[in-house]
Amino acid sequence: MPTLSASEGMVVSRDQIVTDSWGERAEATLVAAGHKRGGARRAVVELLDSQQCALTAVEIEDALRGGADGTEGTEGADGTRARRRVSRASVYRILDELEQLRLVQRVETGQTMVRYERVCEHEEHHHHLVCDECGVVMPFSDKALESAIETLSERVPLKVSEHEIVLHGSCRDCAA
Amino acid sequence: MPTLSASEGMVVSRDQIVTDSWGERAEATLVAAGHKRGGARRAVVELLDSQQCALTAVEIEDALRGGADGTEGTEGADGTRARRRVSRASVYRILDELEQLRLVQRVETGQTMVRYERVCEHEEHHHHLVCDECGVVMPFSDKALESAIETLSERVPLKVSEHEIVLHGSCRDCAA
DNA sequence: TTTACTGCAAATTATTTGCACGGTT
DNA sequence: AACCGTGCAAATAATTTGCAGTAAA
Repeated sequence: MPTLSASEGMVVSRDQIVTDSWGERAEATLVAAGHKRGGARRAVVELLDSQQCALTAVEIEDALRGGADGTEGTEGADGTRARRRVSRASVYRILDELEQLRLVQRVETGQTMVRYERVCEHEEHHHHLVCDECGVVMPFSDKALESAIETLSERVPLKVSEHEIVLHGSCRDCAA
Repeated sequence: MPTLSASEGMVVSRDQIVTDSWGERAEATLVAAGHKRGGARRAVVELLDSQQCALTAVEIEDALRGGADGTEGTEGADGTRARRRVSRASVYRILDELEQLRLVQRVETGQTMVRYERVCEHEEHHHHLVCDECGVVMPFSDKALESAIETLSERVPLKVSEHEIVLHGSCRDCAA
């Protein structure tokens, strides 16, 4: 378990002490579930921790190889450099483990490849806008929508554990 | 184009005359788009017209072969028996055509196989509940949710054309 | 030293495509 | 006759799995 210090990656509130880093929670949860700390998994966790929105398995593989997209700068706050090449099979295996522990969530955008993103407990979660022309995916969040979902969830014949909302359309560039 | 008679599958309102059958609209749209009336496509359209919720390509193939699931009784109101074996390739091709004409909509439920269902213009559309344990998919609709989406759609950097909402959890049987 | 982690290559699974034939207009 | 629609079999593409070697506890 992580050391409790208010100085590094921690938030101290009146009622509880929580880590504010998804990465730390992920590592801790993995260890608690009886996993060792492999390098490939650490790299994937660190990358996901640095991302704001959902990635595909291939995007993760490319980014860790040192991809030329915007996903540079995967460096832990403590200077840990976890980036390293990770085989695609491992990427899928790791994502699967993380999903089972509810540390990551699948995002289906109707784009053949499934996307994955971290699940943050103490943050308002977001949903997705998908441009069907160029394929770009953007996050958004909306209070009214969340409360509508919450109310609804009580009245439905399902013990709801998650929900996913995707808006499709044309982004500004494509609609122009 | 279909004969305009107020007696069969038609709704006459003060301002417009519309067919209330998705199947008829589908056939008309297909012809207008320059398609001929093949038997396989008619069978798929008729089956989709008889369904309340989303099916996978394989479910469609099975149902048309005379599957032992609940999807029996595919018989047109006028007695047309369109059921016949349809190859899987044709099922996919036909679904693709129908999707491009916005007659059917993909539903991604996180279950490896994509589902498809008809899009009804003059009906309130629904969304889906998915039991992650047994895989059952149920439709639901909610006014408050729809209006939240509508409001939201105006404020987002996307010209929104569709939206999809999926609630995941455990159905009553599985949660018991 | 025991058990998990990882890469590689092969296997699966859903979906798509090429081609030849049969049906519709 | 001209052309679309359909089935079959082969081709793709994403994801999964078997196995052997490597690393963490």
